[in-house]
Order: sequence, then structure tokens, then C-alpha cells
Amino acid sequence: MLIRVKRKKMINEALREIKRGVSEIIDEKRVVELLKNYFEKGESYFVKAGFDPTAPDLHLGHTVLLQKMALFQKCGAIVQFIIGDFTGMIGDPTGKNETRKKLDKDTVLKNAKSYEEQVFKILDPKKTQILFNSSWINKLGSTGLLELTTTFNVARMLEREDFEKRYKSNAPISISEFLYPLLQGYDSVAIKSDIEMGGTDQKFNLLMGRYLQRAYNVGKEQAVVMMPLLEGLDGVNKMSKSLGNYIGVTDEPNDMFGKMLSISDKLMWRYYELLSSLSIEQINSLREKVKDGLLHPKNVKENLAMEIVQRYHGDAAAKSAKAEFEKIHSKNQLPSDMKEFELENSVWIAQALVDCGLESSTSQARRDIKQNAVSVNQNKISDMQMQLEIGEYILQVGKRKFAKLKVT
RNA sequence: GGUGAGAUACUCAAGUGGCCAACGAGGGCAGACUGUAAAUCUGCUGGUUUUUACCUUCGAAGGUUCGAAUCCUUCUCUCACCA
Repeated sequence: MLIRVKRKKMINEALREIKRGVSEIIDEKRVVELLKNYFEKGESYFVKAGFDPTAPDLHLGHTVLLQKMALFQKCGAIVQFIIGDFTGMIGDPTGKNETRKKLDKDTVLKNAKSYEEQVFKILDPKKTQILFNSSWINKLGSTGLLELTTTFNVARMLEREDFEKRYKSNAPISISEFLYPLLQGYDSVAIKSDIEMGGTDQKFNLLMGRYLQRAYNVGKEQAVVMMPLLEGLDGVNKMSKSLGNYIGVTDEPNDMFGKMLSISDKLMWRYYELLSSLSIEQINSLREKVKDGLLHPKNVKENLAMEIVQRYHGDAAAKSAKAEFEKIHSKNQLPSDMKEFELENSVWIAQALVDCGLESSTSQARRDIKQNAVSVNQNKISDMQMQLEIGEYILQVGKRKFAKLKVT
């Protein structure tokens, strides 16, 4: 009897952690059942998530999902990490991407490898299967594919928000795009997943997996766990590489730290909720203290930045990133590590800035000089015609672009 | 297949013969203020050491003209309506 109560408590605790930050769970009962089976009988289950093979640069937005998957692993899950090498050819219609080129096998494998390196900073490799969806989709053949399409109809397909919008506004929808949700759903049939995870924007596709598992008589229907999309550094759009508002997990410690500190105070709490390993209570207490003026928001932000840098680069790197940051910004000193360049003879300042990669063109350099944005050896300059004679210089554009230049 | 509309810079979007490197908005960059925050204000936002100049750019290629984003021809693509 006692053991039972204890188990029940464990399950409830696990569920509570799992539900943290989650946007929506479909079929929560099933999730509870799976947890119960694990804690009582030690049975494991499959948690699926699909990733695009084209962009192996993971950013913090992805890690929201990955961290949740890692949590599931602690609760008995085997993660099925699916690389959508087949579906990647179509491109998920959520973006406005056109049909993509087929990636060759080598590239896909290379990307997969790079995924592994990044993903296993969060996931437990022993409890992770990496799967390629072409391996079962290719086996479908035209007959199988045709069969797949008969399971669904256009009217329901158009229920998908994105399709509906485009249909109503007369934007084009390619037939192949209809295939994307079907194939993603079919993945769930092929690998018999118990839970599929994805961002809220994936709802339609995730539900498709559930629907198709029923249509194909898999014998179970996957539960769906949806994570919110993390806002990018601008605090408005979702974090994405193409918008340039991201923090990549492979970003340099100093960059990572700087980027974290550049987010707004409001956004910081969002990041805390979705990325920090602190408990909800701890976060709430921080929030209270900041509100009451007991803590400076900047310090709270720094702590979060430290935690993130630590996670991907280790303790030492985090500490030195913080020190470096303070050096440059609080004490207005130069960074300890600058890119170094060498040029010959006397050089025109604008040209030097371009050659050191601080400016994109001499015209841009001129504009910035005019705007008082350029410093040489820590002194703002205003002379656009300035020549750098033989010697060593420290060039700076704006607040954060530095280079060391040696003219010989 | 027929008819009509359209394609302008990172995005949206004005401009229908010279005043156009091209209004405006968003975004971005920089300066001031700060905590490299937010908010706010200001400037910039094709290239070039001829910088009150020159060169390239308004879907592509030709043409008319002293002069074309703007007019004409052909082509490419997109959308709508009809079939």
C-alpha cells in the first residue's frame, strides 16, 4: 500500500515537471498511462520528434523541445529522433519555402552527424534512436503513397490554418505540400510512436500522426505534446536562423552571453520559464524580488546567461564570458581576444575597416565615420580621409565590433 | 486554351518621360540616454578615395527618345476570372 502511494507521488511529480511550459497536451490520459507503466512495470515507450535535415544549426528555440524530450528520457522514454530526409525535399508548408532540392546522401549524413553532436549535449545518447524517414517512405512505392493519400481529403487538409489562409487569400498551394503532413504522420505509423512532440505550429501535422495511426490500425494512438515557440532576441518573432534573432548552441561563449543579456527584461522571464533548470517556485521568487526592487534585473539576466553558457560550454567558459563582458561593457575596456589583421603600406581608414571585416563597403565605412561610430585606438575619429601609417591600431565600429590591425 | 491585372531596394509599398539612387512604413545599423535592457529622440540605410561627383540598379532582352522605373516590342514568372 505504501509503495503504491509513493509511486503515485512519483508519477504526479513527473507529470508536473513534464507539463511545465508546455503549450498543450492532447490525450494527457495516455501520457499518464505511459508514465504509470514505466514507474510500475519498468516498461519504456517511444517519444518521437522530427527534424529537418537541411539546418543542422540548433538554436535555443530547438532546445526547448529537446530539454523536454530529455526529461521524458528520465521518465522511461526512448527518443525517436527523426531526420526528415525525405520530407525535407518538400519543405514544411509553414514556411514559404518552395519545393527544395533533394539533398544527396552524403550531405544528409553529414548533417545528421552534426545534429548528433549538438543534440547529445541535451539528450541521453543511450536512450535515443536516430532514424531517417526516407528509409520507410521509400519503401512505400507509388501504390503505398496513393493509398496514403486516400486516407484524407482536401476539405480537411484545408482546415489547416496555414492552408486555409493561403487558400482564402488566393496564394498558391502546391499539391506536394499536401503530402507533407501525410508523410510526417506516416512516420508515426512506421515507427509506432507513443508520444510525438513538436512546436505549437506543428499541431496539424502532429494530429495527423494520431489520425493515421488509427487509419492504419497501429493499435495505439500517439499522444501529442506541444511546446510553445521561443521568441527570438527581438522578442517578437519566433527564434529562427533566417531572421538572425537566434542564439545557437554552438555560438561562442562570449557571443552567447552577450546575446542573452541583450534580450529585454520582459523576454527574460519567458526564457527563464522555457530554458532554465530552476524550479517554477524559484523563478517566481526571483520575479517577486525584482518587482520589489530587491534584485536588479540585470543581475537576474546575467544568472540566466551564465546558466545557458555553462550548459553548452562548461563552467569555466561561462565565468570567463561574464568577466569578458564586464570588461568591455562595464569598464569600457577592450576585449582580450580580437581578430588580427595585417596590411601593407599606409592604408585608407575606410578600406582598412572593410579589409578587417568590420564594414561591408567603404561607403558604409564613410557613413559610420560621419556618424561618429568609428574609433581608432579608443578615440572617435571624424576624418574620412585618414591614413593609417605603419604601426599597430585597434579599430572599433559601434559598440561591439573590434579588430586589431598591423600596418607594415 | 481565352481574357484581364501585375513584377520597384531586406520586406511591404509610392512613383506612369527629366526635379529619381527612387516618397512612405517596417526592419537593420549608428549616435544620445541606459543596465550593450525596454521606451524615447536623432541620423543613416546600392557602390566607388572624382563623394554638391561618377558608376550600377525598378522581372529579362531589345527599341523609341537629347533623356526611360515610367512609352513600344518580345520573353519569363505570378495572380484573378472564364474553360
